[in-house]
Amino acid sequence: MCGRYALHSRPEVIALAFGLSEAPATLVPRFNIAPAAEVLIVRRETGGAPRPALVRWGLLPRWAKDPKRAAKLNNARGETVAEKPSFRDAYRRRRCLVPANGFYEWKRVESRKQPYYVYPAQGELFAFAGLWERWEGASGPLETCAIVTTQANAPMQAIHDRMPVILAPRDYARWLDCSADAEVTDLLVPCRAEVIRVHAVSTAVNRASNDVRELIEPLEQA
DNA sequence: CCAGACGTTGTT
DNA sequence: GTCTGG
DNA sequence: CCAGACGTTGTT
DNA sequence: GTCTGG
Repeated sequence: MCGRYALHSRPEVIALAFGLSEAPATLVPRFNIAPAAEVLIVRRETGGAPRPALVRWGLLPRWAKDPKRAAKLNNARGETVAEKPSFRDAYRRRRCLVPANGFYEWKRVESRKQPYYVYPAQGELFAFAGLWERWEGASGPLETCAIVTTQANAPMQAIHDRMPVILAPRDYARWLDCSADAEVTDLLVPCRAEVIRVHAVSTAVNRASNDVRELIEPLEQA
């Protein structure tokens, strides 16, 4: 699954990678983004070029009555996203990309949990398949997002059985185009093994308030 | 008809 | 909002 | 995702 | 154990 990630590229690099019509607002480099954080997404509303937006990670369905108590959905299973009441409208009309330099997964080894950092073999940015939603409250709208997950590919399987859907640049436009009822389920598959690299990292990443570049660096092997 | 759920993860 | 269960 | 809290009373 | 906060 995907419960933490990093995004530290400069805004100009992100704008170039995703063909943004405007550069994203100045972003603080983040090495430990956790659910409930404000995160950068790329979306394309009613045609035009892809645009950046900051939304809360943890999708709140439109019909949630009490956003305080409602479950925030960090991930959406690709296998069922088209049918689930919480996701299907967003899946049809509000797809987005979630830029990331890499993500963390924890491997359970007996009673211990070893974190790993997963990052692109080439280039510096992943695009996770995402969904966004807008909840209309008395105090204004609240926009949220979820990251779509799929079965782990071979290298990930050694760590965990799920991973985020990582889209190739050639598929960005098709995922983002929600104007027609285009069929995009074929995109919700594990990426090829060669797309990712993995290394063990310090358990310092466990604490969400730790947010330094060292978190993504490989653990020194004794 | 109304009431209540609506999700993922991991763990057992 | 929409679907399922009672 | 993991870490940390998880409660009431009365008083300041 | 379960929920909330980061």
